[in-house]
Amino acid sequence: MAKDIQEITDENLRQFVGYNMKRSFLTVREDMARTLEPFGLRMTSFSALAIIVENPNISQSRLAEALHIERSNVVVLVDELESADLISRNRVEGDRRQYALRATTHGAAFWAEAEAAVLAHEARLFSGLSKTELKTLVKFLRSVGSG
Amino acid sequence: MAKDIQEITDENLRQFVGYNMKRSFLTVREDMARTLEPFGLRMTSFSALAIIVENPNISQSRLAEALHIERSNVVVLVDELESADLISRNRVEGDRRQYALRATTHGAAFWAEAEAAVLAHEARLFSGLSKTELKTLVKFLRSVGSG
DNA sequence: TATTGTTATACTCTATAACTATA
DNA sequence: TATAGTTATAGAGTATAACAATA
Repeated sequence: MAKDIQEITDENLRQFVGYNMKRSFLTVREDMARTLEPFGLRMTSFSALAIIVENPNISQSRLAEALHIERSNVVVLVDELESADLISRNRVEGDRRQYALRATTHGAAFWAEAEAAVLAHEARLFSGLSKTELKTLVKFLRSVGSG
Repeated sequence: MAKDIQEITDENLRQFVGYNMKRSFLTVREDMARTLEPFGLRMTSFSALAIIVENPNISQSRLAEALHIERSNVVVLVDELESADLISRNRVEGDRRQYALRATTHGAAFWAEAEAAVLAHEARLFSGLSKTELKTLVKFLRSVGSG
């Protein structure tokens, strides 16, 4: 008796660009999580650290906008990074409501390490594409929704 | 007194292809959710219906594999689609453990409608890219992780 | 023993609402 | 009145573990 292996196909979904984006993004995210785990970072905390390093004295509200998440969720995020001594909450003269977030010396160095790890992770993951093709991919991705 | 608008940048993150993928995927997902809402479908139920239409008599376990989710979550998903009379659970002769999932007549027609709506949504969202560019984008996306 | 479907549960991510302290 | 930060809570989405029926 022949083993009836019915091959499952997903052509109905593959016709959609969004489905292909989802599949490949999930692949990237999975590998990314593995890459960041040794650093004790999740994708969002990595992103937050990146933004703070690049924009010293940013407030939590502005950070929320940059990350496209709610202010309320930034609180926990900043708590984490502060506990790990990667960033500090500093008072702002002239406005006692907000904090000025800054990376600590350790945080800046730590960021550089994580950055290098993620670059290595991407080099591995996108090794099927040339430098030029990667630039094209990013250009195409950035055009989404600007119709 | 000049209003000190400090422009927030994200170059640290933009250098990563994964970040660009995430941003554009989130844009697509948001628009996709709006497109499917009138149909009473979420992205996952839409995908499940797509797979079942394309692969009649697929089992729940095989569906779980195709969707890259756990069998346990497929149960609820299939419950939903069955309640909406879009698919049916049918017994398999020779193996009373599994179900053979099939789209109902209504389900098949409903799928065609949803498919058309999503195609229109994608045409709008990716209007910044030509047909050729879209093919290239998909090709690049599918190459991810195959290094 | 292994597989299919099932239930219950937990964890992550994110959003909403209401509060406080400042402005 | 409006803004910054905070707390509590709720809703998705998904994963894990244990189980009954069947192979």
